[in-house]
Amino acid sequence: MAKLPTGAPTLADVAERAGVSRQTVSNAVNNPDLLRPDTLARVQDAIEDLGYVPNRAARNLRTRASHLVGLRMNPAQEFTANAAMDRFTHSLVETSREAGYHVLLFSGEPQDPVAGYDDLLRSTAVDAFVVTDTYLGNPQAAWLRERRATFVAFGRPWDDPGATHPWVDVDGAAGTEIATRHLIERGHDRIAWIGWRKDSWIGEDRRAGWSRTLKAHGLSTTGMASRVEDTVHSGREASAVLLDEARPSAFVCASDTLAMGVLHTLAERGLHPGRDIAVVGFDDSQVAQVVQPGLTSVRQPLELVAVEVVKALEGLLGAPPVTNEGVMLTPTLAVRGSS
Amino acid sequence: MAKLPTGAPTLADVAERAGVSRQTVSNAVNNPDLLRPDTLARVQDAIEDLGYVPNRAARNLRTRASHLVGLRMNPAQEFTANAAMDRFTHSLVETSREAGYHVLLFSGEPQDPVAGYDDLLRSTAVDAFVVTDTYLGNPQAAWLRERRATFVAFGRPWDDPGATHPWVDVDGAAGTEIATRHLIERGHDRIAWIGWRKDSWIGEDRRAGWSRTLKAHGLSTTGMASRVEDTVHSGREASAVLLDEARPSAFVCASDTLAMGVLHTLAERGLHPGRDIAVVGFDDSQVAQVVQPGLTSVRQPLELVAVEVVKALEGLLGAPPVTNEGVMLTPTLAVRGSS
DNA sequence: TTGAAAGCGCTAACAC
DNA sequence: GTGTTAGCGCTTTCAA
Repeated sequence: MAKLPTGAPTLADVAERAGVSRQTVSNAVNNPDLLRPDTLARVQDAIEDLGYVPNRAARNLRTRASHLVGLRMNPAQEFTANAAMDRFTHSLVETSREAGYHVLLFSGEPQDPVAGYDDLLRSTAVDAFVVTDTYLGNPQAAWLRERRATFVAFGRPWDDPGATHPWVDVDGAAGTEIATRHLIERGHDRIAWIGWRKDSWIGEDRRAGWSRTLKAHGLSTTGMASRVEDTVHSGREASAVLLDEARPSAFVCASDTLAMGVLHTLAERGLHPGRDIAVVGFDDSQVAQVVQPGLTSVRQPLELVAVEVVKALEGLLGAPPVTNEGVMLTPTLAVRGSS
Repeated sequence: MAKLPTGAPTLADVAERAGVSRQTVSNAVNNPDLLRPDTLARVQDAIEDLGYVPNRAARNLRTRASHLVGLRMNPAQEFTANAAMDRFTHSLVETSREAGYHVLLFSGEPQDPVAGYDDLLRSTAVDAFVVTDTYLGNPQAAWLRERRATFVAFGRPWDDPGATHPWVDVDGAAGTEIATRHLIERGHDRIAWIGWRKDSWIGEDRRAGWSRTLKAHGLSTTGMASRVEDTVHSGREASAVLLDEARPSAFVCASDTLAMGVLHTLAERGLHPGRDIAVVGFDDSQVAQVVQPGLTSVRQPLELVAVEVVKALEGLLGAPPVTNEGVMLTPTLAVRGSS
């Protein structure tokens, strides 16, 4: 009582108070079933009284684990993609907590896909990484693998389908397929596509869902597709051209950003989304939710992605390590006024 | 060459290779100017050769510092506020890195403002916190202060103006004042306000900027204000009522969400934002940027907030600790088609 | 079931 | 300027 805690109480303080050795306190915390019930109770009381919490640094040093998962924030990606990543980050933090992990955020030169990883890895600051920027292929994956780093990718290994690291991804083609079928069921048979440039794997994937669904229904894709930059302006121009040349009654877009461009074109022409022309976006961003009359949009199940990522992480970090290779999740469609 | 590193190289490995003591290597890393140039060069070569990076856990244990800053993610706040927080988080990560800190994300029961802080604090997992949810008053601040925790608040101590902890905030009233003046300069003299319920300090602050500016210009605020929930629907209803009863030619809103509601009402009535009725939002969200014809909006300088927060953090964590009490930043106005 | 000894990798304090 | 000693708080042997 006399001794005011100089800093936080340590294992030794608890041991003294409970009249046991330090080791016994350690066991009480980490392997409680090793203790006799009455000893355990006594130690737990002492822990309670002193407000003892194990020092992380000491524990980390000893166990060579930090219970931290590194996540790199990409300074600025595509517009809606960024918002989606933030949503994923929220989910990841939540899910990680339940698994006893915290998320360490870091950043690095956007140019260098590997910046920031190295230091954290070598200084053993994190136990594992969650890699999210595989949209540009995944040099990080190969790089991390080479260094025997533990990681899970959100995003499949586009450029190397034979890669053996664990990943979780959302099936973009399935998403646009759902969107396209939704439109076909609504009676549309001239459904246009506005997507990204051909060098985007994700973009080509999403496009494939649209085209294969049209073909499966015996509908033509000829002249119905456009590949542009991911900006509102591009979506607007592309939709104007398509409306003039192909006369579609509906648009499926690779992003909400492009879909907003379509809505602009419709507004200019006095056409009403949902009534005259249907529009579907991708990512279910805030924009989709608040714009008039609501933008139907493909929604990635990012909460589930986080759950699967953490599950994979736990497998990798467990003893013995368990690797489950790839998990593909299916998106849903948030139907709103625009379709 | 023969000895493949069993795990990472340590200080001792470098010392041996460079033919110096461990302490000298430590100095080479942390106080290079203590060494003779040639010794330093030799040690640095060895570090380079071995790819040595100091082990964080060991360093943390010894120095009682983690170089980690804790940031709690609020599961779900008001709609646009969440996006703003994400933007702040990005800036904070970036700025922290430059100061040698990483950001540790955690979460906690939304109900309990103090959840999650305690464990990180006592386990010395973080050196400091950045507290962002002061919009509900700041029980955390008092709580953290009591526990002698180091922290900086983003958000002033609304419920306790005498609080002495460091904080950084954006002057919401100044923001709406800029917005209102902008409208007055554009020739508007009937400017309505749509804001939040009276129990929101932030909301009242933003409202004050509007009302004081009108008064300063001899314009009336009577019947021109509405206090509602922060939803698109509420903004829409409130603006409809105001249009009918007060005939404003412009709206200033406490959020982009409310402003979107106004845009919906205008669309319903065939009125054109910017041409017939001006609208200004708050937070410069993505929505403001992509909606037709662009929503003029007050933009918080979150990058600067992050810089000031980190500056304050560095002060607090320095030796000796330096406390600079409060920093107030002024927002800017992103002018777009709606005004 | 509990305790004693050793050491994770680093740096603060001091001696040389 | 450089080396030696000690110890941060914890957990992993292993012995009692």
